Order: sequence, then structure tokens, then C-alpha cells
Amino acid sequence: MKKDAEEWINRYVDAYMVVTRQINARLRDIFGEGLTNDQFLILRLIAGQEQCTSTYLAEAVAVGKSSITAIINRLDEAGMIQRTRDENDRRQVYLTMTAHGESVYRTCEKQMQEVISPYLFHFEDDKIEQFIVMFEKLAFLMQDTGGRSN
Amino acid sequence: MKKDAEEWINRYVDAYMVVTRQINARLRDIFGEGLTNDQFLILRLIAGQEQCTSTYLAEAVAVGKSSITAIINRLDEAGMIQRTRDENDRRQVYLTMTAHGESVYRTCEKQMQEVISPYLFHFEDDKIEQFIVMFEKLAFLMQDTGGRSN
DNA sequence: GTGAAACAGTTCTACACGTGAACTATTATC
DNA sequence: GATAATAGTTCACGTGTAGAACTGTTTCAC
Repeated sequence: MKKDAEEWINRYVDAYMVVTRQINARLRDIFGEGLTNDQFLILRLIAGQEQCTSTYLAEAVAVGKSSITAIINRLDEAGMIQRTRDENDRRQVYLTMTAHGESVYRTCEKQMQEVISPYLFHFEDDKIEQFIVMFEKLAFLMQDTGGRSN
Repeated sequence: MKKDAEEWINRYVDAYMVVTRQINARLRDIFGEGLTNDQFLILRLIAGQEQCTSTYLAEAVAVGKSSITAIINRLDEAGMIQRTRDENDRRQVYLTMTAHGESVYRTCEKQMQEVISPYLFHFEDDKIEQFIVMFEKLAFLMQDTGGRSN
């Protein structure tokens, strides 16, 4: 282990805990009854993926497939998404947003922008850019070492 | 809103989602039956705070006090923490770890270090430092604008 | 001093999310 | 054509969250 790794990790975890929990709380508040944070994330992934499947979602959010089914069922009951079976491989179910889902998602996306953007004003542009690039590299590293079944 | 804010936020959210969910999944796996991620976080806060109260925890994790009671109850039943009433102000209940709680927490802390540290090797020291400093500033900003009751 | 307000914490009910194991239906393999 | 692999679902159970109602304690205003 790197010499300063322990201290870095402790500082990272402490800061990350505050930031993520505070952001989550703020999003929870503004989304209100419309959507939970997790549902927002799932819609976001569906929006960004052609022919999105449960398996893809499960890997993307690092969670079992049965959890995805539960979330998808609720979004389905709320009329926000549709399931479409692939006629060539009838095991696959593709998930797409309905017009209503799209509308709710876009609203929440705007609200998210409004909640987060004020914090950006406290930093210089190149600092923000560096921070995000670093975060993206981390994300890339972690995505390539996932894996899980069920 | 800043000109590039929207793009930054989208990139940030996408990366942050991957990183936090992947880290959570890995921690869930190694902690196993011993402790949930949230319980670990709560113990971490208790460890780092003299005379820790439910109210402090609720603010720190940006959650209602009733949620804290639930978590504390489970940790109490598991024999990991103790509640002590303040004799000067009998409304206050101070939370401390038992020896057993301390032991479980330290074990999980080590495991967390081992899970996260490999990723640090992919970055230069000063990059890591800058990243963490930025995160800490963000955390500081967010902490100063919280607030919630119940 | 006493009554009202504020505060710390708990309980209760309801729901969202997570797991893992067992299951259905479909496709691939040999 | 039997067997294995894959995609997704269902079920039972534990955890975390909210919010409202509650207890007990302290503070404050008069």
C-alpha cells in the first residue's frame, strides 16, 4: 500500500460521505413524490442506452437483477417505462421511457442541475475540469472490474 | 448558471454514480454479515466525535432522526454501541462504541482501505491530493447549507 | 413559580431498495 | 434431443427512509 494511502482514503471517505449524502438529501427533497433518487438514476441509464436491458442496469448500478426488477416494476406501474421483448431473442426485454416518463425525467434533470450548479461557482473552471476528469478516470477503472450475477 | 455548468454536472453525476455504486457494492461484499455500509458510516461518525448524539448523526448524514434511531437500535441489539444519558441534560443521549463495536469497526476500516487503495496506484500523488482537496472543499460547502428536523 | 414553547429522542406505519434462492421461459451447445 | 447457459421474475426477509404522533426534559416569558 502506498505510504499516504491510508490518510488519503480516510479523507476521501469522509468528504465523499458528506457530499453524496447531502446531494442525495437535496435531490430527495426536490424530486418529492415524483421520483426516488434511484428511480431517477435508472431512468438516466435508460435514457442513455439504446436497447437497455435489466442485466445492463444491474451491472451499471452494481446490484442484483432482482433489485432491478423491483424498481422496473414500480416505474412500469407508474406508467413511466415500457418493456418490449426482442422478437429474435425472446429472453431479452428492452426498456424504454414512455412520454410521461420522459417528461418526469426531464423535469427532475433540470431540478438536479439547479441544485448542484450553485456549488460550481465557488471554483475556477480548470479546477472543476480537473476534478471531473479525475472522477471519470476513477469511474472508468471501477467499471472495468465489476462483476456479479443474479 | 455558468456556461458549461450543465455539461459538467452531467459528467459529474455520471461518474459519481458509477464510483459510489461500485464502491458501495464492493464494501457490501467484504463487510458481509458483519455490518452494512450505513452502519459502518454511523460507527465512523461515532468514532470521530466526542459525545456523539442522534441529532448530530442525523445532520451529518442528512437524514431524519427516526432513521438514526432505527440504525442505532440495530447496532445496540448487536452489542456494538451503548447509549448513555447526560445527567445534566437528561434529554441528550450520548452514543459510544463497545469493545465489540470498536473491533468490528476497525476490521471493516482495514477492509475498506484494502478495497480502495489499489485504485490510487493509477494516479500521481499531486493529482490525488488535488482531487481530495477539491472534494473536501465541496463537502465543506455542503455542510454549511444543510438543515432538517424530525 | 407556572404554563407554554422548544428540544432530544422514540415509536409506529408504510414504502423503497437490497439480497439470495428458486423458478419460468428461451436459446445455445454438443 | 438432452443438457447447459442465459434473461428475467417471484418470493421471503432485512435494512433504511419518511413523517406524524408521542414521551420526557429543559428553557423561557410573564
